[in-house]
Amino acid sequence: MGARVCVPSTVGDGTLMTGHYPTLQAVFGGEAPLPSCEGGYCKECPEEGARAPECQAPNRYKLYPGQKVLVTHKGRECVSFVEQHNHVDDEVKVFIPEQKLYISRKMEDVRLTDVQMHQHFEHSLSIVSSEPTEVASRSVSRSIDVPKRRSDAVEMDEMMAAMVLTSLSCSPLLQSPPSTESSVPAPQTASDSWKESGDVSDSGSSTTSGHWSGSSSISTPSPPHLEASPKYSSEAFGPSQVDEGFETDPDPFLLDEPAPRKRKNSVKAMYKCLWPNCGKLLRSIVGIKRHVKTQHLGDATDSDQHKREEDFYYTEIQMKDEAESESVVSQTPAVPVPSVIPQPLVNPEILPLDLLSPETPLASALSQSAPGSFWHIQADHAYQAMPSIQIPVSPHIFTSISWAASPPSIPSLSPIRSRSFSFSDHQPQTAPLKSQLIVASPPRAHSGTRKVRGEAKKCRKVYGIEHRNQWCTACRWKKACQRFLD
DNA sequence: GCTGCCGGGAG
DNA sequence: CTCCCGGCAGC
Repeated sequence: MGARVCVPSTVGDGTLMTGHYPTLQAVFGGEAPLPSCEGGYCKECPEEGARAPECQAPNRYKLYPGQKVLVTHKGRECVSFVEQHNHVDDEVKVFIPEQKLYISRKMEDVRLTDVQMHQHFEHSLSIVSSEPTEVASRSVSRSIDVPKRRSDAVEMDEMMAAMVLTSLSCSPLLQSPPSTESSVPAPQTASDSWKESGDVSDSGSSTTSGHWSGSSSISTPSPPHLEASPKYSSEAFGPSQVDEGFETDPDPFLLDEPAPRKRKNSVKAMYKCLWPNCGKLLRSIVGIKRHVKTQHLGDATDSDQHKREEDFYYTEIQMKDEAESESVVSQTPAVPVPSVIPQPLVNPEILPLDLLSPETPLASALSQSAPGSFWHIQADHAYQAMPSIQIPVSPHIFTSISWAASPPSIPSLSPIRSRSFSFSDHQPQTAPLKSQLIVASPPRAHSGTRKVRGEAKKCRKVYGIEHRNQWCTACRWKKACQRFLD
């Protein structure tokens, strides 16, 4: 980290100054026009036109949002963080915390820190890929004088894990901060893509998620943000950014799944093409992206419409080690998918039991099954015969359970507990547990007949009409009393 | 007749 | 959404 690297000369001739470590360009080949940045947000390489063919450097190296890199800005080496890596244009948008500005750089002008270089090479070695350039880079990498892993290698490991995870789950486009949307020529695409991804994820088969809202305000509700490396979030931004939107990942199960490192036990990650009737399985992101791009998107990489769209057409799945021991590329359309199919979002064993007994700490049970979520009970004004419990089983999907009589938990208001309530009667355990809303509408006493009048004293009787202001709201409004439940 | 509260309307 | 009330039905 922060070690001396090769710095492109500012003279503009593209030569490299001496240094300990080569630039990516030097490693992977390709020639880069030198950056000419003029303060603020600068883009020296517009999306359309003016792009020299060699911009499309043959390196398929992927930078992950949040990744720490080195760029040259105003002739100075700056530590910065990747915000978005545009593979098509081979541009990397980075944020320089020091200067608090976003700049775009050619891929060739972005340098990894030494540790990351090392990590990347290890990574490429581990990736099974027929990509010739990777092979090339691999061979090169061996000859590079990369320092041994340092003691913080573990930390970097986690960082890489986070990055990999991030890269799996979000499109680079989506990571552009809203503040730059006006200047980036594809905001519409971004939002559309987001919608698309939302649709896909509704079907439960996408890992698309993860949006880092950058330095923008906290008010962008929908897009989840990247669970970036701790360093990133803490160094570049305030801690308030860290957990904001974290829970919006549509699939907590995938979120929990902690990147390649843990997978080596029994589960391995594969990438499945989501293109209709395809379902191709590949082992590497690069591979699946290339597959999508070439096979489905027509390899029109420079078409605006298809830019980075491939991100939305694959998903990560987990495979049991033994099950996937087959070939790297297996044409198995209808096969595996174990972990991507909508999971039972609430443990069927837990929920009904908890609902059966109102006294059980529903909240705690739920918080165990859905960590980080919350449960909410509408209490007082729920008189409309519909006290509802919202159980966000997934950050996006709120399971709403409503029933007419006897909410199992209006804590403290009712000394008299309501009658026992059988949830499972109406939610048979054999019912297929899909990710749809579980809505239990328990039997109204008789549909059409009134609720039997309760024996409990009501506010009216207790306080009298003269103290009407002490009544519960429901009583005041001539609704079913919420304070003295039957 | 008193009371509880459903259904519906106003804002 | 909050607030109110007509009117039904149980007591």
